[in-house]
Amino acid sequence: MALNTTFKAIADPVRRQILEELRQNRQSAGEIAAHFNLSQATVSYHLKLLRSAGLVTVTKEKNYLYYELNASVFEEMLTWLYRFSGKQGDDNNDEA
Amino acid sequence: MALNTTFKAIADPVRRQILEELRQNRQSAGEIAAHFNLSQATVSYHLKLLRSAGLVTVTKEKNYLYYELNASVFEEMLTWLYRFSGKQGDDNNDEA
DNA sequence: GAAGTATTTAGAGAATTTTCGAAATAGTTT
DNA sequence: AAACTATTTCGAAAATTCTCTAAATACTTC
Repeated sequence: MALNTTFKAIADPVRRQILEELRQNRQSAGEIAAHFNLSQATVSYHLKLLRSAGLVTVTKEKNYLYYELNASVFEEMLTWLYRFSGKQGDDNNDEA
Repeated sequence: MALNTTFKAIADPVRRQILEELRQNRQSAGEIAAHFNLSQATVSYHLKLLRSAGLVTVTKEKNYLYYELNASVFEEMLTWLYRFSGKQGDDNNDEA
């Protein structure tokens, strides 16, 4: 359920690029949008998906919305993937 | 480029379930299809995407095509994700 | 409180993805 | 080689995702 949303969120190249941007430091929606050749509305749409996947969190300051990474959700994906990497990890099969 | 194909491949729940199935043991296309409420053609389509993402390999035997996991490609995804997991991994920024 | 700035939401079109049934391919068995 | 089995490919419909412009929200500053 949650994992599905998360994997879908990360499947889009624009959204992965946004995550890369945020890896450096938190940024406002406008700053993020400035890195792309897309409308502000489109970037906002991508940010919404990242938010609902839990990959980023938002904090309001003045009239800016600052986005930053939320590391813990990445770890869920890592856990899921790790079981396939030949390391013969735990056998939990939930939530494919 | 390759990473994009791989992340897209893993974004679909049917395909993730196929990977789960293959984690137990290799299976023919028909065996895989039997686990789903989908036509053989549809499962074949998903298998093609998994194949072109490099997540599975195929070997022919009699007139069966056996699919099995290819662990190494999972590791590429793990590497990409790991950098976001708070562990402050390497700084390589290629191929978002 | 009016004007301005930052951002999201709404509505709609374009593009991509998923699905199916039918036909094609390829190998096997008799 | 004819009939059978396993699987893929084709063509098209349905569903989902991505994008845009325009309008709405919400906060700040003058």
